[in-house]
Amino acid sequence: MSRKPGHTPSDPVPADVPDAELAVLEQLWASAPRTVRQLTDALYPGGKAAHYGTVQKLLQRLEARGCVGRVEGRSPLEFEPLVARDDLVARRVDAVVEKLCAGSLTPLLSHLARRELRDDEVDALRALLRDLEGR
Amino acid sequence: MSRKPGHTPSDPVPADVPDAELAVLEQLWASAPRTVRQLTDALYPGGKAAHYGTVQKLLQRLEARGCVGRVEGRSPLEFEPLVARDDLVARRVDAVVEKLCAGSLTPLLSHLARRELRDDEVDALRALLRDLEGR
DNA sequence: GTTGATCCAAGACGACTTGTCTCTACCCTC
DNA sequence: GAGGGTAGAGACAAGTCGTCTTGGATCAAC
Repeated sequence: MSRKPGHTPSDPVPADVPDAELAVLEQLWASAPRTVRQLTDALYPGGKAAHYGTVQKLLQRLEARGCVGRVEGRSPLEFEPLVARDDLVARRVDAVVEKLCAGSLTPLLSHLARRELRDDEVDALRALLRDLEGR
Repeated sequence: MSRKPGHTPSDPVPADVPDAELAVLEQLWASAPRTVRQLTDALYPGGKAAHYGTVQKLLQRLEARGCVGRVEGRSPLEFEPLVARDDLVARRVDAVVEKLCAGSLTPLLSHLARRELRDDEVDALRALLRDLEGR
């Protein structure tokens, strides 16, 4: 059992994004591009000067993960998301399925069957099945 | 942004089980109950004495998480899983949906639509939908 | 009874992550 | 140049995770 390598640098977008970084991403999903200052004000309203550095570091790590990017030629620097929320959901779900179900979706589906589904979710499911059968 | 609390002791079964612990769980899912010795031999074939301690520690942490339990009155101690694989899948998926989709399954479903589904998975989906419509 | 092996609990350890904070240098504008 | 915002690079504590060690209990064989 070798040590967990965290995530290799070659791994472009890992499935897992920690909470504080996710909060930054949420901001960018809500509206982009944003400057570090804008993000800091939104995330730490009435915050101290140190929070600016915090957000900077979070952005730096998100950038290293390939989750956010800079808008060229802007000053002050502006950031935009490079992954969509759905991307992240997909990655996470795939990772779970891969690791726990050996790639089979069946356990996931049977779990869905046990969940309470809202009407619009049932609709989405119906549409999905129709689409699949159309292929 | 408060520090990540890891998981509170009151949290019975967290969604996330680290790799080495998962490997132990896999063993127990395959066949239970098992002794520490049996698990060690299976996980570290030809391993050193230290590995016994490793497996012990993993079991201890799994037990603290409520993922495994001891079989009463057996010596040497025997362990059995207290969570099923499907449980863990369910928890993980729910956690993702909760954190990234504000509880809505729609992004997950639309991701499934983009995935290649095997025939048996499509069947499971059909059955799921039939079941839902029957309610 | 002593020896030796196994078992079990508990802790120590290093590598790593994550959220926060600080220090410095760099522009700008006045 | 002084002051204010920006930017990049660490430093840091706390936590996680996989591993390994230690010390004591239990038990069988000699």
